[in-house]
Amino acid sequence: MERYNFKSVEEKWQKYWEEKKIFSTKLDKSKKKFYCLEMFPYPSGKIHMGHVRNYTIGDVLARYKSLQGYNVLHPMGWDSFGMPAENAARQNNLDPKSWTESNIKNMKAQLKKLGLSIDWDREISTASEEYYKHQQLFFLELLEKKLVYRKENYVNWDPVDETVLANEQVIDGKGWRSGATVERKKLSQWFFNISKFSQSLLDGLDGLYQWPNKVKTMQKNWIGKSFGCEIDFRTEGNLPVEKIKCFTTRPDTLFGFSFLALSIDHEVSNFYKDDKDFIKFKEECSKTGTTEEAIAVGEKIGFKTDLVAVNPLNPKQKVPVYFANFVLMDYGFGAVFGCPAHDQRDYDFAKKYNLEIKTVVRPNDQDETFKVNHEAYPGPGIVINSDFLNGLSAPDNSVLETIKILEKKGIGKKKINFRLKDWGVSRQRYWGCPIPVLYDEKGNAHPVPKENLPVKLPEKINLNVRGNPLDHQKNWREVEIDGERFFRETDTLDTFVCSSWYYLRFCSPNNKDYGFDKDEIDYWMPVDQYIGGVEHAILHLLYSRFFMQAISYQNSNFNILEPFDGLFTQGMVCHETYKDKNNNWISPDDIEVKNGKKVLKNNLSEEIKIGPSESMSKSKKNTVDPEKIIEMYGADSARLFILSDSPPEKDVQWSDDGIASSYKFIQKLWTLNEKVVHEIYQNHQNDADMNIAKFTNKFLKKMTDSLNNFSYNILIANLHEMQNFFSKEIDKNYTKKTLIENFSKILITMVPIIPHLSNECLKKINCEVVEWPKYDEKLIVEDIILYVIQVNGKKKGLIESKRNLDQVELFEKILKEEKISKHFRDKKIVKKIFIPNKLINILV
RNA sequence: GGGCGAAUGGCGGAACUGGUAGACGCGCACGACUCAAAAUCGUGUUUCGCAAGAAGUGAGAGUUCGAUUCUCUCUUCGCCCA
Repeated sequence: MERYNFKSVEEKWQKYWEEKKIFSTKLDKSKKKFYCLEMFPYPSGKIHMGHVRNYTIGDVLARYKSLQGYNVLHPMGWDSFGMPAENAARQNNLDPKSWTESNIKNMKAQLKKLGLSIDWDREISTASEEYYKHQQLFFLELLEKKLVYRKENYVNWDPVDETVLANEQVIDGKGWRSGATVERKKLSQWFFNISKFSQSLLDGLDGLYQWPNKVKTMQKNWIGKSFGCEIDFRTEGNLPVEKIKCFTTRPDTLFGFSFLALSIDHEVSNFYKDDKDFIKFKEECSKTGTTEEAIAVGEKIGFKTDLVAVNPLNPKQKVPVYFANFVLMDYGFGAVFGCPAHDQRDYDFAKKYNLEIKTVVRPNDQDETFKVNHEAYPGPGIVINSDFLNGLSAPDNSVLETIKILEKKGIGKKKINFRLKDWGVSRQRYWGCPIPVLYDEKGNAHPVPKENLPVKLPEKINLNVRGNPLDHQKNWREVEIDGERFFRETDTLDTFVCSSWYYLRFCSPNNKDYGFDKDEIDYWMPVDQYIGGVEHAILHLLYSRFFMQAISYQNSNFNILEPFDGLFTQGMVCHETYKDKNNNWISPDDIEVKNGKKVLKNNLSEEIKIGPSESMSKSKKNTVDPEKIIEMYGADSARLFILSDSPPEKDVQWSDDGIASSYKFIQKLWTLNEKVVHEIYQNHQNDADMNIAKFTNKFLKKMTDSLNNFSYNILIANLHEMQNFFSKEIDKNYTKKTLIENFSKILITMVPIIPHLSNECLKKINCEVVEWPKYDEKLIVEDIILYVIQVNGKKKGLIESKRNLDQVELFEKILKEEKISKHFRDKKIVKKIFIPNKLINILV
C-alpha cells in the first residue's frame, strides 16, 4: 500500500489542468451557464487566509456546478490600482507598476497552488491600460448621459500630506499617516449621479431573493429614504431674504419651533462673506470633520444672523436664524428648523444658546403636563401644546395631517428625501485611472476626444513630492489640440470605479474596442453567485449596482439592472492572539508548545499570554501564511480545514490541531481508497451489498443538500461519517463491482472539495469523472424505523420496528416492553398521539 | 441612541417544515500495538447519580400532547449606522 504523497499528486493535477485548459470556458448557448465570481483581490503581494477561504468556497461551488453540467464561468483578476502601491513605491523608491506586477505574479502562483478551477485566460488587471481605457470610455459615456458632473465639495484635507483623505482615513479627527488635524476644504471634484437612482436602487433590492437580508437592510438604511415635507419659512430682518426652504420629517413638531439653522454654505452666507466674525466662525466649523458621526459627536456651535423666521402655523411666533455646524448642505436644502424638545442635536444647541424648549409630544404613558427634561424626546406619542394639532398620534397621523394643512396654506408640500449622496470619484493620487478630461485656459472642462483615448498614466515618475504627483508632471499635463492649449485633469478615479464593472469585463476580456461584448453579456450575465466579505456590503455592492443601471440608462440595446443574482458573504478567519511579558504582539510562528504550555521559541522559559481569537491581521501578528500551510499539509488539507469547522457565513477559528486533523483525514481517505483498489472480494451478492448501496445513496443526498444550502461544514462532517462507516464495513464481503460502483460516486462528490486527492483516487480505480451522481430515492427510505415512545411528552424509550406500523400494532409492541410500559401501566390513558413512522406520545 | 443578528458540552459547531438535543471535528481519559516514545487503531466523553432515574439548548413567562425551533419580556455579546 502506498502512502499518499500530496506534493507530487497536487503538482501533477495542477499541471494537467493547466496544460489541458480544463477550466477555460467559451460561450455555448446549448448549455446552461453558471457565472461564479469571488471578489477579486488587491495584489498586496501575498495571499492571506481570508483569500483561501473566499476562493475555496467559490471553487467548491464552481466545480460542483460544472459537474452538474453547467457551463461555468469562474474567472480571477486583480484590483490593482490603489494607495498601497503608491505608498510602498514612495517608501522604497520603487515604481508602483512594477511593484504591482511582481505582486500579481507571486499571488497568482500562490492561488494556483490552491488548485482552483479558474479560467486564467480571462485574467484582468484594473491597472492595465487594456482595462482602464474602457473605463475612461464609460466615464465619457456617463458624462454624455449627464450622469457625471463637476462640483465644489468639502473634503477631508490633510494639511501636512497635502492630500485628500477618505473618511476611513480620518481617525479621531486626525490624518491616519501624518497625524495632523484634518481640515474641511472645498475642492472641485467629479461626481457620479448615483442619487438619481436612489429609488430604483431601493426597489431593486426587493428582487434580490438570493441576497442575505442583512446586506439588503444595510443598503436600504444607507439609501435612507425618508418621508417628510418641505416648508417655506417667511423671514424678516434687514437682509433681502424673504423666505428659506427647509426639509423636515417632523413637521408635526412645528409648535415646538425655536430657531432655524442654516448650513454655513447656505446662500444666505453670501451676505456675510466679508464679516470677520463669520469668517472666524467658518474656520471654527472647518475643524469638525465632514462625516455624519463627527458632526453628531462634535460640539454644536452657531452664528446668529440678522434674520428672524416666522412660524408658518403660528405667525405671531418669530425665532432667530443661525448658521450652525451640524447642518449639512447636502441634506435637504441645507436648512433645518429647530425643535429642541424632540431632537437631541437641536436640544444641545438650544441649551447652549438659551433658546426656548417647548414640549409638543408626550409619550403615550405620560399626561399633558409632560415636559422634556435633560434630553430630547424623539419617540412616538400624542401631540400636545399645539393648538389644532393636539391629540393626534405622533408621528404617523400628525405628520400627514400637518402636511395637509401646510399644503392647503400653500407654504409646504410632501417630499421624499434620500440620505444617499452623489458619489465623489476624484482622488488626488497618482496610482489610479486618469480621468479623461481636459481644461482650457479659462478652466472650462472638455471631454478628451474618444479617438484620443486612452489617457495613459505616465510611468516611472517621481513620487516623493507633496500632494498629487501628477500635478508635477508638466509634460504630461499640457496638451495641444488644434493649436489650442489644454491641461489634463490630474485627479484619478476612485478605485471603487474599477471594481464596479470588472464582472462585465470577465465576460469578454479580450474585446479591444469596448469594455464588453453584447453577445457575451447576454449569455453570462448576471453573476449567478457572488462571494466575498461582508465589509463590502454597502459601498462596492451599491456602486456596482449603480454602474449597471448607469450603463443601461438610455441604452436600448442593453438592459441589465442587477449585476449579482446571488450573494454570499463569508465570515473572517480568526486566530488566537499572543503577547509576551512586555505586551508585544507575538506571531504564532515564534511560539512553541512545551509541557502543554505555549512558550517563546527563542526563550523557552518565557510563557506567552494568550489573548482572544480575533480576525487575522498583520498589526496583531496573529496571521498564518497560507503558503507555509500548503507546503506542510497540501492544498487539499488546507481547503478541507478552512471549510470544516464553521459555517462559511460565520467566522472560523484557525487552529493548528484543526489543520493537522484535516491532514490526517486526507491520509485516511487515501488508505481507504487503497483498500478499495487492492482488497480481494468474494464474488457473490450478499447483505453487505445492499447495506453499502443504501449508505451511499443517503450520503449522496446529504452531500447534494449540503452543497445546495452552502452548509459546507456539514459537507465535511458527511465525509467523516462516510470514512467512519467504510473503515468499519470495508472488511465485510462486498462484491467488488458494488463497492467500486458506490465508492466511485462518493469520490466524485469529493472532487469539488479536495480535487487533487479525489481525482487521483478515481484514476486509481479507473473511473472517469463525468457528472454529479444522482441518488435513488427508493434506497433512502428506511425499512426499519426507530419509534420514539413518549409518556406525557417525555421520551421513555425507543422501539425498533418495521416501517408503516399502525398505532395499534405499535402499542402492542410497547406493552411487551417492560421498561417503557411501566411508566403508564398503572395510570389511566387519556389520549395517544401518533405520528406515523416517527413517534407515539401517550398521555396519562 | 437606532437597525439587524446571535446565545446549545471543556472548545468549534449539528438538529430538514415544532417530534430521539449534542451529528461531525477538536480536546481529554482509558486501552491495544511498542523495550519506550511518536504515529496508528479501539473504547468512552452534557451534568448530577453506584444505579434505577432525573435535570438540561442565556434568564423568565406563554402557545402546544410535545419547543433549541413559534410569541412576549429581560440579560449578554457581535455587526452595521449614528
